[in-house]
Amino acid sequence: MIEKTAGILKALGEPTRLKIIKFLSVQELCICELTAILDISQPRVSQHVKVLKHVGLVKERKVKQKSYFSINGDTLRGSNIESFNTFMQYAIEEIDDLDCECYRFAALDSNEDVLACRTGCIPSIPEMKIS
Amino acid sequence: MIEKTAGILKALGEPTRLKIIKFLSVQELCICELTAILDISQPRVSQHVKVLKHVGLVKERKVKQKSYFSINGDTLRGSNIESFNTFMQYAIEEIDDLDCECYRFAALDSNEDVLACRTGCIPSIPEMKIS
DNA sequence: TGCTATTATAAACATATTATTATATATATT
DNA sequence: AATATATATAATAATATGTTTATAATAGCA
Repeated sequence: MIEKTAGILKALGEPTRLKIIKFLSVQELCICELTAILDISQPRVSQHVKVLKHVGLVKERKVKQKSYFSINGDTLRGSNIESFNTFMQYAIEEIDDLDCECYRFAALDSNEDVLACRTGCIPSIPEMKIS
Repeated sequence: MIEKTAGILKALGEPTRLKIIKFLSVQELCICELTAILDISQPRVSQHVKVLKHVGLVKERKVKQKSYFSINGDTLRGSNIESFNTFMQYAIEEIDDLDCECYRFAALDSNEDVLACRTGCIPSIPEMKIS
């Protein structure tokens, strides 16, 4: 869940890819048209589209030699980032990837380092002081 | 606008930072506590928090030597990414950063390369064929 | 003043990302 | 079959990112 969400956000976190997403949200476009709109090299367009497709933000329709790309509404709907919204809406306990973290979060008050940090008395690793 | 939006999404597009955002959404935490929860090195926590703070996703409250961090609701509200939503809600013509791209988008039908691509007849750079 | 605690920064390294250039692949068309 | 078109991939170089280790800075406290 976390890896997937981070992957989608990372894919969106690049100016050229944001532009591609934006224009594909207006209409389906082929690589050639995106290249003309963005005025950058064709391989550069292909590579960025590939990243967007890889995380499921964009889908492809092939006609003859041409590839038409459009927004995948299942991933990106109503201008919200579904995956991120879902992630934020879940309680931390409901997110499997956070099992360990949740346990430590619940146990913060009995964590040595944290207690030392809060009260300013107990050193983190007492053994270190002896040597 | 595009750079800012991409910056926020990029900051969120990293697993450790997503975890930090998630726990800060539950309650305010200091570096020491985040370090204990995530069970990673303190510099690593500080550096990731710095990235989140830099794009305005997180804010800092200093008490004595300690720094408490929390979610900045102005940037991240109701589990939506404001900046991205805004970006997607604007029409392409309303986004200054897309002025050039919009112009070329509107002129797609008179773009040589695109016409060639669509009809499959006119070469991109005729001069190249002469030599 | 000297010591401790908390966080930040710097240096070094490994890895990842991006853009460019060149080439390959796939699919018509002649 | 040979050629042209549309896109994908590979190789390379430049830059950026993430992690670790060590150290600095800042702010109390003895």
